[in-house]
Amino acid sequence: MAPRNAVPPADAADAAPVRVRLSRAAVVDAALDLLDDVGLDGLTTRRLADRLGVKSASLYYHVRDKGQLLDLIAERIAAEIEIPDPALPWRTRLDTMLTSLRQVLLAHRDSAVIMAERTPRGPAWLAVSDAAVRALLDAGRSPEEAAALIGVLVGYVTGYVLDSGPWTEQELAEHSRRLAALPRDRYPALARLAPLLTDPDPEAQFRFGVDFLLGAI
Amino acid sequence: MAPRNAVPPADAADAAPVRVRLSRAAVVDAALDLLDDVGLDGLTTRRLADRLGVKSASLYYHVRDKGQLLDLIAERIAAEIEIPDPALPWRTRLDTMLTSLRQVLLAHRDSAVIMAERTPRGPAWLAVSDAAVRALLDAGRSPEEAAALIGVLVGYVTGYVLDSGPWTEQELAEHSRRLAALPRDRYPALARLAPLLTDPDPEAQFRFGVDFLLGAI
DNA sequence: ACCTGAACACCGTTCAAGT
DNA sequence: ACCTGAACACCGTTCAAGT
Repeated sequence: MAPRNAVPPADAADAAPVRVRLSRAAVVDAALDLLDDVGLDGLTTRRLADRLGVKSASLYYHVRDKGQLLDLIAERIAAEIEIPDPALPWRTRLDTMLTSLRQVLLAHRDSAVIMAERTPRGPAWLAVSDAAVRALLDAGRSPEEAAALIGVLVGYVTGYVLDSGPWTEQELAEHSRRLAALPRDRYPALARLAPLLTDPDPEAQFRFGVDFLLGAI
Repeated sequence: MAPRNAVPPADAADAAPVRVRLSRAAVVDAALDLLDDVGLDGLTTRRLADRLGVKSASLYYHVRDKGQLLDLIAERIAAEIEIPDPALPWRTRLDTMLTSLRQVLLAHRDSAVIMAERTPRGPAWLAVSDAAVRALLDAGRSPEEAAALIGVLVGYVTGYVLDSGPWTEQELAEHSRRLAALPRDRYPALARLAPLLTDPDPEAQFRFGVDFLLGAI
């Protein structure tokens, strides 16, 4: 009296694709996983379908487009940004959010590129924006100023992550060499900075930028 | 005694592809033109080859990769950034460069995305960086500060252009509607700004950001 | 309602071969 | 030295059809 609809026979070569019930959320989750594993270039609808144990055409039942899929990923990423307690001082709040934004962008491969290409428009991002604006207003800036300053702040963080970029060890070494070999007569100012840029300590440089910006507000 | 190797017979349907002698520079020029016409998604090696009146395989004689092609485009774009007379006051110099950077990014379709993905490493971009660093040093900042501040400035401009984005009329209208309909209880701060964000006057907002940053330096 | 089979119109890249 | 023919291994997307 073996159960009728039990798990498939163990001899089946059912390796990776676990086939949960598909849904938009499941698709987006899997897409983000895939992104982290293989990067933006590797994120194809066909590979994603494979992972989900499904044919690529099936995805289009849950998602309009690859474009929309990327939008949804952007929102999912935005949802990971920490939103601080509004009772804290405004500067602490902004600091937390900027640091968290950077953290999140570093945590997900190529996420900075995605966020740069398509500014998220969903509720998660709206919540982040709202908290940031509120902090700026609490800092005593006018609405006009606040509107422009979010651009400055977010622009700084994403810009910064973008060009710390996905550099390999090799590329970094190569970059250092080029900087060191910089013709002093042609790029005098840059050459003076070369030692600094060679060993960047991105953490500290990012902090400096944040402190500079927050100090100026 | 008609010339032997004259132009091909006029009856040939030789419409668009003018077939200059191919070279790396010609390839990059054509690629930038194509980019401006069809955007980053439309910029394919095959279409580019068509434009040049050549088979796509031929491109690989002049360029290693599509990646390298994009790097070269980034450098070509960087070359269009205005580098001001070093005799001018430092603030004017930075202002000119930032404004020019924005102008250039707006002039070439999707160029902000390209610059964001791949920071140019060629001489044109080095020259820009050098001029910027020099201005910062002239402003009295330490080398450490200067190094971090280029990140802030460039990050701001590209970030800003990126999310002013390639919005269509429709998308803008839709965006305004969503902002106006923002649930006041959920996004109180954002809702206060809605009227501002609806009619953005990007020019003025950009100026505000620049003045803010330069003022803080 | 949800998924598949099969196809369409593309991609970037390689490589032997032509001139 | 410079370019082509022809192929390889992919893409995103659609759509009739299955359950």
